[in-house]
Amino acid sequence: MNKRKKTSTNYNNQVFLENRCSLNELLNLVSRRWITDVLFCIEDGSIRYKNIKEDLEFISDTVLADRLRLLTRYGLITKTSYKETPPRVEYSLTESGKKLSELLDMLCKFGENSMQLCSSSITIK
Amino acid sequence: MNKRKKTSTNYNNQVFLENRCSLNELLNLVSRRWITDVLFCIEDGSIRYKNIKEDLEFISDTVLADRLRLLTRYGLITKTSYKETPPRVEYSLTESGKKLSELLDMLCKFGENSMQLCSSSITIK
DNA sequence: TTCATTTCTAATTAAATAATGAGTAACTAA
DNA sequence: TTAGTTACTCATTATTTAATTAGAAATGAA
Repeated sequence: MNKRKKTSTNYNNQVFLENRCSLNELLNLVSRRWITDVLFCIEDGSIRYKNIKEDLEFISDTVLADRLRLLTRYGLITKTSYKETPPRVEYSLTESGKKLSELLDMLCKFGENSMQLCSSSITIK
Repeated sequence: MNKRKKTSTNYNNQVFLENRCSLNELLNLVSRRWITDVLFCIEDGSIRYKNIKEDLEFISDTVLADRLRLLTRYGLITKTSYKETPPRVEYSLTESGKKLSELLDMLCKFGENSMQLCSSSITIK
């Protein structure tokens, strides 16, 4: 994945919003495609790269690797590597990850019960 | 804003994820830039287009108009237009919007207390 | 020796999203 | 009659994000 340009309005606005309210930073992480699904997969016992890939049928390697990296960096999951061949790597939720998962469940229920979701992908305009 | 291409993997994956878990649809809405800020502005009493624009210093007309349209379409805010000149339009949160705002507050607190947010904008890789 | 396995990375291309800049309607005040 | 106000829309461009394709390291099995 490529670097961001740090001299654009786009970038400045993101920084502005993150400083304004940290929710923006959290949402910015949590809304990346596949990321909550990866988190839930691990919570549900698909703790290896390959398992997650099987569960999430269409996820690409690039994105899966990236999402695992992000979740790890933000302290939501931990990674354990065993020195075997072929490699074995296992992931699990941290306390923080479990807490987030609960909050996301609440959001999910809200979506199902209290909102008219328009079904399949917002068409702007 | 332009139309989406409906024959891409990108689009198909989004539909796949939305069908898998409605959280994805909700996040897809709620994570658009400025949208939660617009919601909170209205909740805090900036109920007119112009007020919101002043509060959110750097938001563009295109995006603000779009976010108001989305929030309205998803039943999170209501719009009241008065036939005056210059036009007067007022927005307010629906019950659903208030509920969402509460959930977002919880998420925000989680972010502040239980997570090491890396501060200002994720640099992937 | 060649192939397969797992967990990735790197470079490129495609698509989505946000920003920019201009313009509109309908009236009012100067 | 001209300028000013509010709440927008439209077309274009810039930027970000996701997908595609290829490949690598480290070993064991055939």
